[in-house]
Amino acid sequence: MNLQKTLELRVKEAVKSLFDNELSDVEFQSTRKEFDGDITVVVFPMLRILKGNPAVIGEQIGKFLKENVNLVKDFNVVKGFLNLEIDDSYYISFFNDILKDQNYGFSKTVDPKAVMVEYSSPNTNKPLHLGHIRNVLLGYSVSEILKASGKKVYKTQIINDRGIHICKSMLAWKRFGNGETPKTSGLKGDKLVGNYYVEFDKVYKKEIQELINAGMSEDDAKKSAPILLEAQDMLRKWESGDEEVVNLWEMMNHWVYDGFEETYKAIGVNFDAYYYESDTYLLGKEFIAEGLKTGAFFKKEDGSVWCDLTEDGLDEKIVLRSDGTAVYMTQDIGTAIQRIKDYPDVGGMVYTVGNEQDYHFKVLFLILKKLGFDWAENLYHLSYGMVDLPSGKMKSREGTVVDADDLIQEMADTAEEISKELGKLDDYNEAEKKELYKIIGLGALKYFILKVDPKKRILFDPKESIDFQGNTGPFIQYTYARIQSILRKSDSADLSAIEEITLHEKERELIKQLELFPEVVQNAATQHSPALIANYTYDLVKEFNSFYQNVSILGADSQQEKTFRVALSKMVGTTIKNAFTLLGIAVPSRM
RNA sequence: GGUCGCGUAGCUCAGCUGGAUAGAGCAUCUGCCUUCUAAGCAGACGGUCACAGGUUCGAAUCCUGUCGCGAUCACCA
Repeated sequence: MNLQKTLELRVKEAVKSLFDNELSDVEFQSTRKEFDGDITVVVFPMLRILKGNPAVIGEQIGKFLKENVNLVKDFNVVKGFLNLEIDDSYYISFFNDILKDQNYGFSKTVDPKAVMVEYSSPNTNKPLHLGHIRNVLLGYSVSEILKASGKKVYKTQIINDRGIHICKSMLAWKRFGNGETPKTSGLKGDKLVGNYYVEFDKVYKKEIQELINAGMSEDDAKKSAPILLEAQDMLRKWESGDEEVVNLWEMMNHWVYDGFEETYKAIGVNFDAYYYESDTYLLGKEFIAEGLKTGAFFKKEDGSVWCDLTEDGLDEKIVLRSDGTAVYMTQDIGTAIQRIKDYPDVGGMVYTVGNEQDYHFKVLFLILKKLGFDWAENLYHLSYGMVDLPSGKMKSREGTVVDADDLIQEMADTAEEISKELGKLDDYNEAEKKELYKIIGLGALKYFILKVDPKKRILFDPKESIDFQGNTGPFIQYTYARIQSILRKSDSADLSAIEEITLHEKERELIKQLELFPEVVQNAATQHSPALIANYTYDLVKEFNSFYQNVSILGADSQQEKTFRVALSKMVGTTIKNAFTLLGIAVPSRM
């Protein structure tokens, strides 16, 4: 039983004994630094039941606790706040309990119901950019957090491999590519295909201008530019299974997949299952037909099928076109159902998709509920804010995107620069150095993005580099490296339980901070927020650095104290590592 | 216009289901490397929590309205 639960019982006991009254719950908060004490009972809420002066009541309860509860060493009352000082023995025994737990903070049990987390879900006509990075990092991290909280997790994506966008790249390649391939050009496949997407847009813009000059309105010109018509023709051919088009499509898509895989590998994320829109876009239709039978949907005279959501405060939503073809919604309904069929143990899903699609997912979830699936109750749209530049939105056609591969490389380069200046790694060989720069650079980037509340938008200024000092990934990695250095230097890796010891204030604070971790993991899981993990880790690390700088670890007065401090440092290191694992960030043993 | 989200120090962000004098980092300024890694530590400076009402013992937090920013409201995805 944790401290708060124990104290809650005893406070209730105190109230029963002193005032002959029953409290339903007790409100605690950690004691503010400027007051003595470790944990604080807030007396104000009790006044609804107990009449009287809060300071006096606090005084009485404090006295009772001090006399009857061993854990409570002393107390003081400030206004309506009863500050309790907890005996060191509590913290020492707690620390002894977690001392050997390499998986500290992670749930020891696994829920039989699995969760499927979708993230990334790119279009296949252009490379990944900073916006995708946020998506990928969030999705991956939330997956890890859910696992740590005791869920089985499947990571998946839906690859948007069909549609007019890829046809544009295909057409431009066919016209201007001269048979160029990733091999002949040395370009990453996604980059190569992306170049032709840009190429298409150039020609398209030129044609529009020519049409406007010839007297056409802008709207009409946009619709009737020859190259666009040809791309649309290509899409029709693709849909009818034209062999040449389909072959080209397959070839170019595979170039892109290879490129994406390289980027995912560089970022350090992976997937358990892949879904392709070209497979699933027809899937939803049979369920639409079923929904028509059960009355979840209705058909209009023109043959289009709709879902009436007016009772839920929304509009009518189309789920099938009048010509019988699928819309985005159709396919998402199909994909969701298919996933449950493929993975029957899945009891819920998380969709990592930008907040521009809030409405879409609201509707999708409602429709799935209307169709009567029990798992539809456990769908969550992990909606996140856009990553914008000072100039506004990133636009791949206008070349204002921050390319994912470039950014990852730049971060490693910056890490290298800083590292060289500091010159602590002279005995590392080149390969070891490169690996470390990558770890640090990625750490800075990932932390920079994940520490922000997902629903808030991020402003990224390419001119201002991402920090490596202060509340950053490298700062936390650095602390981890320091701890490893201490462990290397301490002769004894003694992890036997500690008994007789008086805790230094910094030591007590550290143990208190460690104690919070499992709960933080659970909160991060229910709130789907890696930011909670990041902020927790920062607080822990700040506390440790203060301890490190103010208390000598290896030079402790007694062997007993030294053993304890080394063990405490090791535990902090383990917790940093575990927390960073949840963020997908590696920790170095030196830096 | 309807709906949703956001608005906290010059900048970037914390602030849990309402609780004590609103906290960090960056930037600026002071100290600290002959002692465990200075990507660090200790400190200073910096706030009308967008604005106005309301709920209550108590509001950055909850409710209403106003303003500002963003997104969305397609037989697009």
